[in-house]
Amino acid sequence: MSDKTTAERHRLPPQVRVQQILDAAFHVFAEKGFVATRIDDIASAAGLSKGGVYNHFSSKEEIFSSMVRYRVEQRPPIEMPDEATQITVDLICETFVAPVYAVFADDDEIRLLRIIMVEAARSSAHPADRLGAYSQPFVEKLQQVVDRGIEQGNLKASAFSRSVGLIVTPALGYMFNRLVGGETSAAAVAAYRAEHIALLREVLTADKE
Amino acid sequence: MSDKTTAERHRLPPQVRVQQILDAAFHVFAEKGFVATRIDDIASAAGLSKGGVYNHFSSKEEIFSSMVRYRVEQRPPIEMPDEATQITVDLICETFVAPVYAVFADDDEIRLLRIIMVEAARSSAHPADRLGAYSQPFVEKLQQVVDRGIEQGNLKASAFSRSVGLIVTPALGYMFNRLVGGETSAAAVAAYRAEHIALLREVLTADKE
Amino acid sequence: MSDKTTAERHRLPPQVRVQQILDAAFHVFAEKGFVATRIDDIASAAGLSKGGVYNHFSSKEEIFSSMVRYRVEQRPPIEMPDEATQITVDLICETFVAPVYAVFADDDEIRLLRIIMVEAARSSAHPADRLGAYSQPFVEKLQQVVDRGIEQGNLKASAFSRSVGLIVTPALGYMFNRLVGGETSAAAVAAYRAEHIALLREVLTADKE
Amino acid sequence: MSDKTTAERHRLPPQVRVQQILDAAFHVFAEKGFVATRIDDIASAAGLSKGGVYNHFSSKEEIFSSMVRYRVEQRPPIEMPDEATQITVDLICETFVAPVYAVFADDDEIRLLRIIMVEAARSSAHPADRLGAYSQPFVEKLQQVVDRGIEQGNLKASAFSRSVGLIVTPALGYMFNRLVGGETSAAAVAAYRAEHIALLREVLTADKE
DNA sequence: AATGAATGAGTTTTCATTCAT
DNA sequence: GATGAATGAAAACTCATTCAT
Repeated sequence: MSDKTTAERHRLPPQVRVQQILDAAFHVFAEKGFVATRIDDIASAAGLSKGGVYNHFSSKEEIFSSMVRYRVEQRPPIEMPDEATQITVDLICETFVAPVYAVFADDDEIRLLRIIMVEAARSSAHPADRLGAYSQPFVEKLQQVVDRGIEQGNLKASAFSRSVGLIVTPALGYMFNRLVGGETSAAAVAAYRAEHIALLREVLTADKE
Repeated sequence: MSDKTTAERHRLPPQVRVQQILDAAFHVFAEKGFVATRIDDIASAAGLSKGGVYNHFSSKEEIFSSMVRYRVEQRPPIEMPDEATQITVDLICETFVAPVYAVFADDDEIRLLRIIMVEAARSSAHPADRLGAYSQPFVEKLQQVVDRGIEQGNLKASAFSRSVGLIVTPALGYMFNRLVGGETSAAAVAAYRAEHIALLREVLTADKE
Repeated sequence: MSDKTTAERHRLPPQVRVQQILDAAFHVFAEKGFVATRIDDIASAAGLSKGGVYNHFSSKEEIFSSMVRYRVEQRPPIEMPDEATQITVDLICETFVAPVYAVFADDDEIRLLRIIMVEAARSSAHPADRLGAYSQPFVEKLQQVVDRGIEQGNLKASAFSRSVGLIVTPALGYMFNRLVGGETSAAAVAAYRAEHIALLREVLTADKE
Repeated sequence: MSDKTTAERHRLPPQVRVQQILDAAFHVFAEKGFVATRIDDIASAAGLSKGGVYNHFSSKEEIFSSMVRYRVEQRPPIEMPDEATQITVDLICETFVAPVYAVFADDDEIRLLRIIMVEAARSSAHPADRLGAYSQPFVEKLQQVVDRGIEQGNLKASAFSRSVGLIVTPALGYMFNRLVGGETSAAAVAAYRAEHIALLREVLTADKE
């Protein structure tokens, strides 16, 4: 008689539930780190009970790695400019440098980075792999674009073109500061970034005559 | 691993014990992070019983913060070059860039960084302050040296001299890789660093004629 | 001692469990005092695991104070005699004196008293408040009854009627003996109580002529 | 050379040390109860280190029982009135009732009582024996005095003279209140005590004609 | 005698995981 | 699927007692 009355509360489609849990897990893991996070925290952040979480994941570890995968896969890939486009320093800044600053400006992303770094030390470095899976294509694309810029005569060969990773490393100064908990004013960041771009311009711009 | 277990024991002067404990604590915290570290681990790594540790520190939290302070204060400060010395790119590389790579090459330092990050997320960023206490003087000294190099006519004004922090940021690429758990061959690091130095040379060396 | 260990188990409704725990807690606290009581003792006396106890209470302190409240609230209030009833010394003995002896005859009550005393010394006297909440109405009712007895011409004004608390104080001699661990034969107690009643009769009975 | 320089600090005669320790122990036990008291507390209250205490006592238990013995033996015995003295209610109040109120008014005595009561439950009731050793002679003396008063024609036979313990029981109301942590104004106590004495006067005074 | 570092057993509390409902 | 009670294995912290100095 009263068989399904209390049972069917909040029965959501599995995929929705899983996403809710992963979202909740991200925030909690980000705030507390892996060990300090309790399943209860994740559950209640997802509007669920502990047991409910275990209906979708079989362990804390699995929640964690699923969450990292989900988050990283979420990120939109860099779009390569058209073959015809003229590659200038400005274009590189917009396409490759700006997204990096945007990532580091995002509190959630910083937290995710922190977690990945710390958990890279624990367990067998799975989460870091995910990150490599994202950054490698980034560097490869950047290399292609820079090379094309040189062919087009817009850019000049330099340490930056030989080792394109260097192009974005100044942004890591910002990242580092964020990771370590430093407070920086928006103005300071903007100034720093302006110098970064000035540097790229100095070094990469082809001498036109 | 446990090579001091049977060695020196019993009734050490407190200062010695405290240092032993802090050293042990560093390694254990570095390996496991704050939450996963058990006092027992620290104790046995210090060749002591759990209770013995509590004779010198009153909580895990206190051990942790003492350890961070101790570690950071431990680090030797950068030595400023003589007034008379000619400031060249090479000298800057040796005095300012090389130590940064050395720090990031050190597994212990990477672990300490990781710890500082998590704790920045946990408590209200205390350990990060310590870090700022170290890096600020570094940047100030670097600024002075670069300015002097320009006065001497050895260096050229550029984004690097206006924002000297940029000079070392490429090393953060290496740090990032290390933090994220990436394995890099010594050769790859050397190559990366060579490009870093090449960049500095390109941008900073004054045009002599 | 452990006769419910294998009996009812698993998944009891919380209210039932809570009562079981409070009952168990009472006996253990009563026997050992607050500090010497281990949660394990309470748990196994309640036929539960340590962790199970923490599902219902968040600390030893909370178990303790809940238990005291529960115990004191448990006690049945004194029932006032009918308006019409003739108030005699005998009636007072039955209604007010006998229950006091009954309380002090109960080992559990003596233990509860002991606990309340220590805790009065420890924290800031909370459990004692509970006790006052019980004894105040008792005295007030006694006062009303005695006054009525005098109006009715059955009782005589005296120190006992002006300060009705005195009426029961001889029972405290018994209580004191019990608290202090003295062993007294049932006969001795009966004799003592008879003298107590004799005294009340001597002093309170109205001179009829 | 510097052999006895730091050694001989505060070397006191043993009896003095022992008394200092027992005094300290009393206050600490009184405040915290047996289990919650730490040897360290006693030691530092006695101006000594833990090890120092163990030079005079071999265990916490021994300190406790020595302390109780010492305290109880300290108390001055009741002095019997001269054979020739007229025994009146006033004299009984002064000689037997007043000291009881004095004891219960003393915070230290209340604490000692509490300890004895609680510890009577723990271990094999040793401390309570000490108390009996004190109260028995008290009652015996009171009996003799009352009997003498009746012979002298000053006092009247009554429940009080048959069971002299009853004479002081009203004071236990005050004691009970104190034990249980109740706060009572000096005025309230005085009033209560006046009623107590009034009662004694009513019941014990011989009808003179 | 005095000190206080060291020990280790004992206690509270936490939490991932299981499972009856 | 969802719930939350139950479990049990940790882990932080305490403290009587010992003992080198």
